[in-house]
Amino acid sequence: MAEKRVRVRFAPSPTGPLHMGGVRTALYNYLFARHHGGDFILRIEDTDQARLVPGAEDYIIKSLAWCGLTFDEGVREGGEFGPYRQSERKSIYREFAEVLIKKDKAYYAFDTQEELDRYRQQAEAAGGEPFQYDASTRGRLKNSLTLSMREVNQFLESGMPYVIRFRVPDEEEEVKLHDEIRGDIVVKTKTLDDKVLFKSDGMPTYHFANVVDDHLMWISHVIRGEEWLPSLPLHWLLYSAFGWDRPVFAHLPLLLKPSGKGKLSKRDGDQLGFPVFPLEWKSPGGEVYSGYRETGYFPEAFVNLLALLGWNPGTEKELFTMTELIREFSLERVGKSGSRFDPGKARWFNHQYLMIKSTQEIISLFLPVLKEKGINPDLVKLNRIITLTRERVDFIHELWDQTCFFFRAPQSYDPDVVGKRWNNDTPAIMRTLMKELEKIDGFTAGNIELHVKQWLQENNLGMGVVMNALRLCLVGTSAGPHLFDICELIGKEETLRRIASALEIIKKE
RNA sequence: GGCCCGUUCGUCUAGGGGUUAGGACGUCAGGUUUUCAUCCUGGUAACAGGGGUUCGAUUCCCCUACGGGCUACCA
Repeated sequence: MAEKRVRVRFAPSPTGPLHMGGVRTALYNYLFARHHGGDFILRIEDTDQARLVPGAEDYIIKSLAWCGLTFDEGVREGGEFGPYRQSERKSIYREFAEVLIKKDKAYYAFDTQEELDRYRQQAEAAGGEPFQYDASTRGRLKNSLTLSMREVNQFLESGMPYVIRFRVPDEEEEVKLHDEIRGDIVVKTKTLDDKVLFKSDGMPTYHFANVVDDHLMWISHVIRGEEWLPSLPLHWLLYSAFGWDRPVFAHLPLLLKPSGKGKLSKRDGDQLGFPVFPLEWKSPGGEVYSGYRETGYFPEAFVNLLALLGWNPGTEKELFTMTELIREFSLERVGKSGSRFDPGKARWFNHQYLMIKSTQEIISLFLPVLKEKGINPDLVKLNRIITLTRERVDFIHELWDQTCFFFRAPQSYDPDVVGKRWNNDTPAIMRTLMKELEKIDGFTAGNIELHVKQWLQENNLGMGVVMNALRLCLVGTSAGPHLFDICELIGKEETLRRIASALEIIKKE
């Protein structure tokens, strides 16, 4: 038997920015599709008109593009199964809802929101079972199962608001579900309620639109977050009610907060000091949430770390290009339990990607930062500077702290270092050192080192004592690359000038 | 509360009836270095608990605990 073509979809709701959990879901769908040579589809689930957020759809598309995820069909790409925005498919859902009513698998319900709220309150006050619209209660509520056909028609024609509810099979039976990741699951229909399929505003609910579209779009595998597992029985029953073949379902474990409880949420990032969004997001209300892109993450690093949060290749390999991920990815190796996101490891991933970039590439990314600081560097020197400093940072923007002293004299001297490395006799040593440096022709790191070391030896001076003080003069602190390289790069004149001004300033402090 | 899912080092995880339970991040120590970082070496640290099944259970089953999700005319 020929296997069905693999077609998967990412189906976000444009009610806000996509967070990294959503990106991971999209990524797994993408990897799965590409691995199997199938199709990857973007469907926008905008059935909740009240919660639409302007710009969210655009944000979602841009975020996924930044990650390198490309769609075969979708709101931008088009495709033969469109439209791909659910709000543009209203009439389709209407039609299918009626099919279900005709089959007696769904019914009209006229209970108002207020009435339902009251039932819930009453049930709660009574302290027993909570109210549920289901086989046990629908017989005494206002719907087309209890009303006469004449009354129903009258209500419908008079424009009375109504919803269409799914009729969960009355018989107490067990629904046997299957999930690729979790295996078999059994749920009693008794515990299910008659979910609204069609809302009084004429829009379908998520459950209904989702099932209808997945069927109509020939979706072969539904890969989504675990938060949907509880509604799998409903979806399963819906396929049965229509008499449709079901796709394969796979529910991904959730992404958890780095500390504390619960799943990762929008607020966590800026509270805990890391982004939860791929790109920076400015809410219509004016709040700004930081993004991985703006924080300095490379998209490859972001994708890599996300891929490994819930999936692993079964080997010790941790660094993957997208191509490698596509080749290796499989649902079988997706774990069952939620993963806590570790910002520290995220930095490590970025560092790894920074390490494998060419110096040229790093330079071109760093140049705008320098430009912003008003620095227009000599490119030959910059190449050496970056070579000396590239392995010391996790992000491009951190390069500034590591390199600023190549471009300008220190603006202050770290008091701790002054206390530790600047003694009473240091000024005299520095003055002599200046004279020595002055003598050097061909001010290259090699020459300087040779000369200075010889001088140190002849005068019985400790390497550490002199070098640390010199470093303080040139850099302002105790960290940094090899000192003689710094000397060469800033030049003899500047080296001497910095020592002189340090002698001036530190003395006064 | 109800329903469902889950539980291996602090974190991400491998493994799976008999293993010194492996790796990575972090952390600690040592080495290299003029400093810091990198790098190298080494250490630290885990099968939630209780019952079964079994010659043997971290691995299979059950219960408990804990964690999580869902419980809307939101997705």
